[in-house]
Amino acid sequence: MSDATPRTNFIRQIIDDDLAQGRHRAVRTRFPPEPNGYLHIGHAKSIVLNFGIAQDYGGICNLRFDDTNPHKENVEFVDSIRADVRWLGYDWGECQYFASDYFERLYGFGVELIEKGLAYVCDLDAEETRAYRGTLTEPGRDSPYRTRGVEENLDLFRRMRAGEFPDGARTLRARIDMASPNINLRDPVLYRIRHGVIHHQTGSEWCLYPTYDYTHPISDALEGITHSLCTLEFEDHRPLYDWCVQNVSVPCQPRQIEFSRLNLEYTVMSKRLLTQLVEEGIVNSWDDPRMPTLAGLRRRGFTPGSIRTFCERIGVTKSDNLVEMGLLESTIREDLDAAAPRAMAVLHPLKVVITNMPDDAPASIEVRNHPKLDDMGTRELPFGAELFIDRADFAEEPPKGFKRLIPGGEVRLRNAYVIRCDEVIKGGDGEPVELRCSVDPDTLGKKPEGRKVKGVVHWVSAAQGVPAQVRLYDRLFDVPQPGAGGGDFRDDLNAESLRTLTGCVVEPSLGSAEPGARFQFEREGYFVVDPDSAPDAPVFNRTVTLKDTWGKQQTKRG
RNA sequence: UGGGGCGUGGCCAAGCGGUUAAGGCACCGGGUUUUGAUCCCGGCAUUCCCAGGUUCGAAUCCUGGCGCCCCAGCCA
Repeated sequence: MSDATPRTNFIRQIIDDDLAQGRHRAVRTRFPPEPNGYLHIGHAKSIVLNFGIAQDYGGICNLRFDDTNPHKENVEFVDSIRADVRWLGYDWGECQYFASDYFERLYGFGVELIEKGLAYVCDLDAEETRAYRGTLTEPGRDSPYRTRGVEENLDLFRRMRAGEFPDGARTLRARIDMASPNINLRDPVLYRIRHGVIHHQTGSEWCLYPTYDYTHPISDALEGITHSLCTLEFEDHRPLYDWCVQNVSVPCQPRQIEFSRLNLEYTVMSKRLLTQLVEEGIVNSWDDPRMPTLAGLRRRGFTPGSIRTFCERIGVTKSDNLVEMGLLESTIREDLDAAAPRAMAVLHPLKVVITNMPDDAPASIEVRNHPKLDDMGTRELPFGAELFIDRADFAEEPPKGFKRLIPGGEVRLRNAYVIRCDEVIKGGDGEPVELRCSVDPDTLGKKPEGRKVKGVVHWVSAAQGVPAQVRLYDRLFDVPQPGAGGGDFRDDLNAESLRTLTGCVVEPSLGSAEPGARFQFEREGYFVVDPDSAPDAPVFNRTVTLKDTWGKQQTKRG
């Protein structure tokens, strides 16, 4: 597997430089999700980056839960995140942490800042705080509490922790610069009061919670993180990140480096919107195969390797991007083409009756599980006089370029004989219900003589095929960037994003396939056995279609 | 008339003063093929947002424009 795309990116260049300058002897990164939802493919980009760098530099990548806002967080999300990171193929060893592990120390650093005159307790409420902050173009004004004495601040801060004040009554703020052109430096809030919320790790021990801006840099420093990689929207926060790390007694000074977040066509990555999709029942669950979550992609049949490859191929830069679905699809096709056994499955059955079954016709045919890989072995495929082929593989009035079965025409039954369609039997609605065909007995495992038969169709024995359900999952949205016009993202939902086909027929070997097993249904695409599947009634999710040059030609003509 | 970023083919992305401007995806040919798949071979930016300037030489340096993204949560 030679992948010629560069493995380097600007972040690795910075790290190389830091190492060359002797600023660090080893590299340590971290993946710091807030447990307020399931991980999605955008997180995968960050995971592959952070764990990948740690691996390449012989360092360590911590898994740290950024759990400073108990309101939206819970253990289900903690557990799913751990499972998804592991599934993606990464191991944090012993290095799992919670920001809440540091609450006591963080409080101590708050005291330190107060003692240094760098933080104060502010009695402004949320609305007043906003009014004092100024705007993008006007400077803010100093809070009237900004000059409070150290002793009073210490006393008030202690009492905030002790629960003496209601939510919103007071905050601890950094004393920086209310006139800074960077709004994040206008005395940002470091601590707020939250009563009556049970934190999933610390229970009801605290009613005082530190903010992200304060917690993140200090957590990084306490863990010995050398390079703290985050997305572009935190670029403006970097001066505050540095301020925290410089003004508090921590052992090291991590460096924050920002990169652009992933945007994928036809999907949303915002956790707020994904949460809404789940809560409003627009999708069935966080692992609904239409979701861009790792759980959804897994259920959809994506492999961890294909997602890792995708993350490597999109690269890491600071430019805004909108990545085409085709790139994601190409990585899973590439992976599955090499890894998925082939199987036959008819999605829209049309009966074929063979009228001249040769006496020596085998009851079953031994076929390869993969056209190229011998080690994938072979299997026995039941054959018989009554078969199903796909409705789409027969046309009475074929479009130009049609290579499959037509009245009086020939086609190859994949792995079996060449057949000719002698008669079309129609139902009341004029639609074909059965084709009566004859085989050329000389074409089993052999080319027909004196003519070329171009078309090949897949089929399943009518007698021994197993009824199955197939779910076709398509993109959830109709437009590349849902809600881009400013409207509600629900307006852009694709009503056809889930189609369930019943009455499909699959070859018998698939009747006992385990959930999670992946197959290529020849000429139909890659499919995975859904967890909902029962042994006698398998359910398949379509992971991705095969590349379809014929369908593409058709749409061009149409 | 605030601050911080970003602009290289349809998409992603290398490039860091001298290269014929990598590579992947997509696309367009051609070959192999019992999957219209895979695989293989070939094509696909005289030009890097625009305009000036510096230089023997500029995608790379300078100046000035233009466009796009982010920031006014006691969210992360």
